[in-house]
Amino acid sequence: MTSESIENYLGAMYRLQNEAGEVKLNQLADALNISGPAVTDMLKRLGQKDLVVYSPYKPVKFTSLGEQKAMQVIRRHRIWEKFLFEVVKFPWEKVHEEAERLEHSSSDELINYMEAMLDFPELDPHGNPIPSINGVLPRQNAMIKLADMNLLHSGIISRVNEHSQEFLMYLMAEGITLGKELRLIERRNFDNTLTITIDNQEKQISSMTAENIFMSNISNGGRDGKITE
Amino acid sequence: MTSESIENYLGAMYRLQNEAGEVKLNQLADALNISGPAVTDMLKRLGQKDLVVYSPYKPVKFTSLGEQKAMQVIRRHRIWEKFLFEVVKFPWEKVHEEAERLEHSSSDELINYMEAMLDFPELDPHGNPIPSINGVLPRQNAMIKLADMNLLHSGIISRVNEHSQEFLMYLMAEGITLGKELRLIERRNFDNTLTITIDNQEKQISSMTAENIFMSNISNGGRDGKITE
DNA sequence: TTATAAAATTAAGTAAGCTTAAAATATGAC
DNA sequence: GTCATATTTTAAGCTTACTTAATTTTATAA
Repeated sequence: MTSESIENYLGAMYRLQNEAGEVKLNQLADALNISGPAVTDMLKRLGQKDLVVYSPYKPVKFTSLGEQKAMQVIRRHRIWEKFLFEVVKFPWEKVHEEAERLEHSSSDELINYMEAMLDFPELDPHGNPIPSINGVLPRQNAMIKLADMNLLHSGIISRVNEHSQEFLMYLMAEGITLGKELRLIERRNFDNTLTITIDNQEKQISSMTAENIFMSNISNGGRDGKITE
Repeated sequence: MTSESIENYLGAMYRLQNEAGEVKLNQLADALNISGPAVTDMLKRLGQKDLVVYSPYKPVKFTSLGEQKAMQVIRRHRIWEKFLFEVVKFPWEKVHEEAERLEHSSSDELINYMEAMLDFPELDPHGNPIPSINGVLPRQNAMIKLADMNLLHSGIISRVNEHSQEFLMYLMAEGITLGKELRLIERRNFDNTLTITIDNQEKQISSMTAENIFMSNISNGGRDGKITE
């Protein structure tokens, strides 16, 4: 019914929808690493299967059936990630790529088994919420990009965008890991490089990096902070 | 390089080779549930990739490269089976089908991780040997089919052919499980139905069933047996 | 508002992996 | 050795999912 390829389209669409609010074909092509015409082609087919609403030259949207299916793909992906990380002890930076393949070839029964074994986790190892078997996302704390945080505010690192192994390894090496507190000290104007403190250390963070880190529990008073507004 | 479909051909070829000593195209078609011409087609392509030696109207053979690749497929399959059974506690009769899919979509690194986690097992949950990372099979006890066992001999149930869930569930329900001792009492002549004792109980076993159960440690003296030759 | 750039589509073609129907080759019983 | 049957191959055709090149549509900015 839904091939591996279709599942990849649905998953990528879901992520783009969440990040950008809409899904342009070009972005899909980029995300999936295929040509534009291939995307047009497939979206027409997905339209016929009632998974998306496709009209030429417009951003594409899920039907409710499509969104449901996408949720299941995301669910399988994130449960695999969590399982690989917690049970297999597979390296944090590698679970995403591995799950990318496994998500297509496991039965629902296995997914549900692993979910139960993990005691119905709400978050994957990157801080992404795991949809329930009914496609419902757990309630989440409000989050903002580190890039958008106000000066001298602090918060808890709560999610990082799924990304290259290089990026994730860099974060680990710098001690920028989920659950830690981080305070924004300074923002350089010309290139948006940030100065932060984490573990009582000052660090420089590129704007690209800051675009992919998400913070919750923001406050303007830190342990050693002063109120600024 | 080797698609999921190719891996399925290699895996099926390996199993047939082991059971029948040679691989006829028809049997392959049956095992893979596809048409004859599709098999001819694929085997020609596998020939071009130097994975098999194909000549028209003859049984097909592995090249050494092909056998190597087949071993890796079998290895991945059996490590997944063992992992699902031991770690996930997935039902015994279901691990084969699940592994059938997962074997195609896991990295070597993950397979090796799981293997280490399982402490380098030699056998999968059905008693099949697991090839090492170098493609070497562990040394095994000599085995014969239950169907071929001599009257009044007994032995240890050591392997069952991978088969339908129905078959495996039947075995479990009857208490015919790996590691148990079993003694052959009687063989009905006209249909080869066997009478056996297991756990001190007498049971009737169809010849088809007996063809798919393998025994080791055969002896002609049982706990309550009398010598017959 | 019009030129230009960006985004999307159409057109033509490819490879993998299937199918069924018909033809060719092997096998095995007599 | 020959004939019937089983096995395998050829032939023709299909679907999925991609490609590049050329064209069309939409968006942007002077």
